[in-house]
Amino acid sequence: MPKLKPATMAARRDEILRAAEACFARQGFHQTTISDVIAEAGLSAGCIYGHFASKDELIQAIGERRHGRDAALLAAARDSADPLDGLRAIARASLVDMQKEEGLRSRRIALQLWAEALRDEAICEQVVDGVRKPVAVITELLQRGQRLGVVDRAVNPRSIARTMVAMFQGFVLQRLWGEPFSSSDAMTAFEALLSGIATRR
Amino acid sequence: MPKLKPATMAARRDEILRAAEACFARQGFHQTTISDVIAEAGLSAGCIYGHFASKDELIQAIGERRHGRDAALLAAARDSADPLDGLRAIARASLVDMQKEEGLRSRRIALQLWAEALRDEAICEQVVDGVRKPVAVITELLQRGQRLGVVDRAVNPRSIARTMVAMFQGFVLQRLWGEPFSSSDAMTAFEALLSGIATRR
Amino acid sequence: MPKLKPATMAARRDEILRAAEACFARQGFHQTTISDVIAEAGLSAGCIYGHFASKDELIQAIGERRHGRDAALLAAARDSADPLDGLRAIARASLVDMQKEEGLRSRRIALQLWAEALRDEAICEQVVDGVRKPVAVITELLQRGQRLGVVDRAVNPRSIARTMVAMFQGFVLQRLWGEPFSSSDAMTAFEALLSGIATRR
Amino acid sequence: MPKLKPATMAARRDEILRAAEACFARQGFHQTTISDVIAEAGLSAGCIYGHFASKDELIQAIGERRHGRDAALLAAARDSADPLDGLRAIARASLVDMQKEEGLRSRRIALQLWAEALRDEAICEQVVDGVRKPVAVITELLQRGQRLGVVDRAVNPRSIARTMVAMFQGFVLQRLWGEPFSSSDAMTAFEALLSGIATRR
DNA sequence: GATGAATGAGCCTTCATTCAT
DNA sequence: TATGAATGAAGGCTCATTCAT
Repeated sequence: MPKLKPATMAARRDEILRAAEACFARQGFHQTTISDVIAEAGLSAGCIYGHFASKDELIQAIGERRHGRDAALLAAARDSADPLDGLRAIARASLVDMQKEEGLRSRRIALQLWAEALRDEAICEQVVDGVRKPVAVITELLQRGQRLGVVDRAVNPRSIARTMVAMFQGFVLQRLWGEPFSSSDAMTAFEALLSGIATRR
Repeated sequence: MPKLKPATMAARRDEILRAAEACFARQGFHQTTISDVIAEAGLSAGCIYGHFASKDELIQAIGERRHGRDAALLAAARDSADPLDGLRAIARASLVDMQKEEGLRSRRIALQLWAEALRDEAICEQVVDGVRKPVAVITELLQRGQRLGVVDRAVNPRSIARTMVAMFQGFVLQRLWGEPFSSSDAMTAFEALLSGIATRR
Repeated sequence: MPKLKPATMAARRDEILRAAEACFARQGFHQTTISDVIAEAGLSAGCIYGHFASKDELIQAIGERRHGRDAALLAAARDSADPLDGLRAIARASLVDMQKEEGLRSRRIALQLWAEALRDEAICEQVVDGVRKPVAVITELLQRGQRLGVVDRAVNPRSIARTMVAMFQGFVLQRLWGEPFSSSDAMTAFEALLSGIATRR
Repeated sequence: MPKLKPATMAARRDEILRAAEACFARQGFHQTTISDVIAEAGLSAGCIYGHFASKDELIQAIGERRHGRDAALLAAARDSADPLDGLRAIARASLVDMQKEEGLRSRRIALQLWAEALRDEAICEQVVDGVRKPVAVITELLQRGQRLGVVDRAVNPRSIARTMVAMFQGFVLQRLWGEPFSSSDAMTAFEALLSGIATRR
């Protein structure tokens, strides 16, 4: 891979990735041909192979890209002093994002990656990382909640955190399949879980 | 496709499906070639195409097969008088199934189908059906719970049901990606949700 | 090939040939699969291969069948004392036959064989034979015409005969391609050729 | 099919068509595999499919190619003031062409197309067009002949034109099947038809 | 003889990738 | 670097033919 003018190169790479993302979201990894990406990007085969060694590397790069997006959602938690409000903020941010066209497109790709993870070590790594990070943040919040006495000390923060992530993964699935999906219903259900782990008076 | 006698046909079909399932679980739909299935089944191309018109039809059939398996898990609910116990039974049955080799294999295929649903109408139908059925059963149980006064009348049974299903879908994902997964932790988290919707005293 | 009960066998053969003929006329040799013939005949693969060693042999047999049909048209000439009337009778018989559904079907197959003749020695033999026979009969008639003084002695009977046959082959082609075709126009043109070879007064 | 630059494209297309033509003339459309064409052209599968979408499209293109060749023969008529000489010129040009290796090869393909026309609408169109054009030219010549008083006013120019074309189609068939064929005999027979439609004195 | 499920060579076509310009 | 024509391995599928029942 070339090393001239990193600035331009990065821009080109991004151009290609954006095109690939559009194709992948539309037709999936396997249905998308390099030709599709070429057409979408308005570039040439040679050019793309100058920036990515193979289709797989392109998919990989798309995966990394997605990563950042999800990580950003977690930022919502940082601002709240109350850990439970932090959790609510994360949940709300996710639900909002899921309703935006851009967010949906991103998650269509995520679902591809989830399936791909089963047979690509590197992608699995990525995907798992995409779970661990929110789990870590949520776990942290729950622990703070326990310290503050608003979360039941009996619960295992990590497994609740993973459960919350699981819940939202399931929401994503149902949303992507076109099931009617209500953010407020989802939020209410989330609150139920929160109240389930709250300290009993 | 020549019309085959029902006698041998069903057995042969099953044989082929079993082989396909093994391949699909191992390598995914797209990485699996018909040749792979042929080798696995110990049959010939012509024979397979005598039973399934195309690779897509094979995938479709695999999807239907999976369907049955999930439906069976719901049977767990039928025996319990207490609706909450019914829910617990379903959860437990799912978690147990997820730990069996056979159950895992089946879910590896499920994940393929979840992704495939994004661009195959028919598969999406199947997958959505695979959500609706458990949602219906769970909704029913929650409603009975409300009538019996053990479930908070304020909750929306259907959205809680969908949340529960979502939770388990997320568990499946995490399990498939090789995250250390504890059934009892999952069950505890489930109980937390249950207590979150229980009638407050 | 078996040799039991020649009577039944011949009937079976005929049944198969009739089915094959129908398929071939409808879709051509190459587009017709053995399965098509099987379906049309209401028999089984094994049965057909009990009577014909291969698809090529079936085509061959169809060719022979067609042969007889054309030969019958020549019979028209036998009854007329006047050789020119004999020619007219042959021409008329051919034109009439070409308007019948059955005759057209037969010629659709003929055209297949004409093309096939280019690369199958045996079929070429058949096809050439299908030209030689009418040419022989017509030549004979023309020679009688010359002897009787109604046909110009300067003409070469054989080459005129071949020309007449060529003319009708061309008519067949045009008819098969769906060009509007008038028997009487064709007959008039034929008369023109006849008058062109008549003895000049 | 990627869009290729017109520069190389035309040449490459021609190269492929020439190779295909050689194969088709030798073995017919159906016996010729794309591999054969690839080998003959010294190219690759991908390259061929970059220029022709399918084998059928290749056949189609070959048909169009043949078209031009026949049309060129009609040019022979343009130079002669005498319409009958024009007809003779067309006849002679056809007969000469039929004796050349190149002409024969072209007609072997024509015969394939004639048969193919029975079940391919587009090819039938082409083939019929290949009849109509010479028929139109000849009809015109005959009409001029009638106006000049050298052709009998009683004859129908169009049906005579079609008969002439039919005659030559038949000649082509017989020639292709390897029947000894004499151009001068054919020409003499043609003259007989001409004299048959000449004005009687 | 008849049946029809099974065979498997081989066909058409696609598409990730390369490389001369 | 970018281009885009060319490559060719490999995939899905067909269909003439066989053979155990």
